[in-house]
Amino acid sequence: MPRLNKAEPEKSGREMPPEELLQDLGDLFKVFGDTTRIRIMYALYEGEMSVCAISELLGMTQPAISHQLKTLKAANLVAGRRQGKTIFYYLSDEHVKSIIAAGYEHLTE
Amino acid sequence: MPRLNKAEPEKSGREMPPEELLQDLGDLFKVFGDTTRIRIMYALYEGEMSVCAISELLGMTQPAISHQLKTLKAANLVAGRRQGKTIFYYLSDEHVKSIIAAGYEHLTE
DNA sequence: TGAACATATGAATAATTGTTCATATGATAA
DNA sequence: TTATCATATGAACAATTATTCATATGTTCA
Repeated sequence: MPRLNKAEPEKSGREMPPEELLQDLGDLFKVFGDTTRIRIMYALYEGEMSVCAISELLGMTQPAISHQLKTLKAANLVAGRRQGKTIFYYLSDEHVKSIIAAGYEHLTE
Repeated sequence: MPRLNKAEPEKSGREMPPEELLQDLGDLFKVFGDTTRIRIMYALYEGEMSVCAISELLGMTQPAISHQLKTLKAANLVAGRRQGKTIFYYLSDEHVKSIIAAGYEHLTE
């Protein structure tokens, strides 16, 4: 395992941010790197939706959506609000939109 | 396969962008979703570097770096400039920085 | 031309991950 | 409580992917 940011600098003299941050960044983008999760986030763009409604909209099984919502929730990208039997999920903050927007701009130049 | 954006709207009445765009977005973020590629992009943040220099900086084999550079190049995130035997890679545009910055902000809130 | 260096490529392996199926948990209403 | 609806979870399978090793391509210099 390479260790950057160590006492002795690399030959290039270039500094790197802490490995942990780079790892976290990779993990975060990994969450965005799946079409199903992107579609879920897009679905929640306009407002909260229940798990059932999302699975119907995307034409996928409920467990598949639940698994992905769990991943999104662990990354603090969505949150859930319980109302009786159903749970409504929504984007947890504006970062989701700005990250997707940044990617969108790259694609459309 | 679910088809959104079709003639008959979903029951929720919610519209989705073209599937192809969502796919492209997922593919783009997938490229950012790997620690090695993130580290390469960070290394190039300050300026161009040769393949050899990158592999030394990251403590990884040259073929491993070449494979990842190919992925980054295919996504138009880096580009190469040949000078004699060596090829210097650099970030191809500012989008790389803005995407990483957007992710960074989410992590550090 | 041939040797040496830098980078790219292909095949194989190992690890990660998304989906499905079956089932469990939790909440509501009768 | 029992039945029903909504969601979560766990195991298994299939598919994707990052890395390594060996080798090929391409460039420079003698």
